[in-house]
Amino acid sequence: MEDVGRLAGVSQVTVSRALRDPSKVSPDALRRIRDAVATTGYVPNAVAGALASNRSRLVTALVPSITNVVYSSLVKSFIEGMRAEGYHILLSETGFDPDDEEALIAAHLSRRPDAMLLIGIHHTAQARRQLLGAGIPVVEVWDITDTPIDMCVGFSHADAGRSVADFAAEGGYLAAATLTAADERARRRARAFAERFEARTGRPVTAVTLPGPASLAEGRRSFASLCDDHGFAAGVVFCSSDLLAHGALIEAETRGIAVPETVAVIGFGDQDFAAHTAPALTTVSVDRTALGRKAASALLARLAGTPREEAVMNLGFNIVRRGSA
Amino acid sequence: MEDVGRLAGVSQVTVSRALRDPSKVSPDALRRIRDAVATTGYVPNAVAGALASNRSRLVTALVPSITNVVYSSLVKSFIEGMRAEGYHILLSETGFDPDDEEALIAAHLSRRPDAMLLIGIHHTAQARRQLLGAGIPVVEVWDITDTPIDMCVGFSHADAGRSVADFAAEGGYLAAATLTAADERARRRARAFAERFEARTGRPVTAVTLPGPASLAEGRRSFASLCDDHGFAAGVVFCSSDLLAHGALIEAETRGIAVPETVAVIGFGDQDFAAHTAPALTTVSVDRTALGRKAASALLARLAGTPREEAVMNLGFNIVRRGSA
DNA sequence: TTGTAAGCGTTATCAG
DNA sequence: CTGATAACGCTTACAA
Repeated sequence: MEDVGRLAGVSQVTVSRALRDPSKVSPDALRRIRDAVATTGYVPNAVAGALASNRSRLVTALVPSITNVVYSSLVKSFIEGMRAEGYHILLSETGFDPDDEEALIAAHLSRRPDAMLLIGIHHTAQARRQLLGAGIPVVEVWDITDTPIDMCVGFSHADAGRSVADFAAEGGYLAAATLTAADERARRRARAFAERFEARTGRPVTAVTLPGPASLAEGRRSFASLCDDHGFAAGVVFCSSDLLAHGALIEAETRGIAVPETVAVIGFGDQDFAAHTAPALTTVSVDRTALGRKAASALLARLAGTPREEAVMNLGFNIVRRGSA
Repeated sequence: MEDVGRLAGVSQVTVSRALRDPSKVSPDALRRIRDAVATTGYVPNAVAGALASNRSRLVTALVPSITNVVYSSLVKSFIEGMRAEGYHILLSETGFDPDDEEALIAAHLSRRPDAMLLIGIHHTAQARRQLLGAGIPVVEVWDITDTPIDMCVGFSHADAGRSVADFAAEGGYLAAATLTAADERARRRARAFAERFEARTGRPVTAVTLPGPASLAEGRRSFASLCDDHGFAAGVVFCSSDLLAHGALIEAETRGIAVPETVAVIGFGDQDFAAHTAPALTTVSVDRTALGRKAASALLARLAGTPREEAVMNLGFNIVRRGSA
């Protein structure tokens, strides 16, 4: 800045001002400064700026997995919303582990972000304490609670499980099963589904729980196990993700099981391919783009100092009936 | 740090040393400092640290799309590799546009990253200049060139297209077509495929180019267009992604076209689902995890000051023959 | 509209 | 092993 100023015939401060708010500098000086910036190839140092102003224009996001479209599409619209206002996003993967998340939160906090996005509502006590202590806006997404750290925008996984159970009960299925990946929220949906389905129909629900994350291969394998090891021959299967459900569909076809006549399959997530499987997948749709956008706008409002709007935003979900159930 | 030092009975500098390199401080002081850190809930300020040391421990990554598994899986392994050494990753989406990328590069550079990851080898002249001027290690991935900005790790898209053409020619297909999304690298593969296939068989290749990114729906649509508008009735179809290929498979089944007997389909990417479509997808496999890992280790080596290893690393690709071709 | 001066919270350098 | 002291490159009063 010193150099740029010298070249433009002004002081370093004036350069700073010209870059930050052009209206605070005379048009003539502005022009000379811009020329000087161009000829020197000056690149501002945001690190120094952040230290001096105590604003980093950096927002931190912690997601369980960046390769899972469910999260990446949400984060994508969040990033777009924040970038429109000049914020950058520091992204890390927590891998579904609260302790890893805690360590990452501490690491991210040391970068002095202006705000933070978290997936889910379950964090360690220490993490909550640090976040509260940081005094920055925090938004928790993809789940809902009455006691957010700061704000939260999402939907109720238990409600989703129950709605699917209602859908299944009304479909007249006489038996039900759940195929659930190793994910606390998925388990909450499965549990709520089972409780409601049993309450309405009086029939027990077979629960198959996977040791790891969802994948097509796991979907096939676990559906096979449901048939072979659990003796499931007919009814409705609620899968914790569309990927699992697609796997189940493929395995069912391989075994010559008619879908939805003999076995009906319900997914979760309404991913791109859900409308194109054979038969097309009945699933639970969550507007991830809206979630990300809402998270961004809520944070932006707080950062702009707008009077606090409601802290808990429930965007709900939607059951999409297609051919598989 | 001042406060922590006061509580521990040492100066601020000693606290800094204890945190940075515990071996440089007496065990006794170290213990007191750690206690003081715990009781005060002190969180180091990495911004100030970066300014003072001129090292941010931050690495910037620019990808065309974060929701596309092809890129996100590569970035995932890159992030893991860098995180193991204490680096954080600032991630932004360029959306395939070189000018947007240029603006983002400038923005990222202002954060003073210690290194940078770029997808692809085509960047604006201005972007190259800025990168060179920044004097940081840069790694370009997912493509290959003899003239990288600094280093590059990837594979040749033209080679991939030619290899698929060889595979197709040897398969004895009498006609060929390409289904290609709006992506420069995809087009390069398609072009190389067409040239080689025509050279070997003397038959022209029908090229269908999509206006936008790949999706299942686009795959169905463009395959339909290939049949209806271009009169393609039999032969091999090389798709620029597995997603497109899967769409083609679905559309073919809908139309009662036998795969691979009447129409053979080849994808690109070897995504998770490729082995589970019906028939299973013949495709080009690229080890994205290895690419990300290699990119991280190359950068890490440079950051550690290790004598420069080779700048261009070609990790190749692999045609996986399954049922669809 | 412009400039001066004082930080921001660290790390690096040098003495002790 | 520990402590003073001077940067790092900006922004924010405050003054002119």
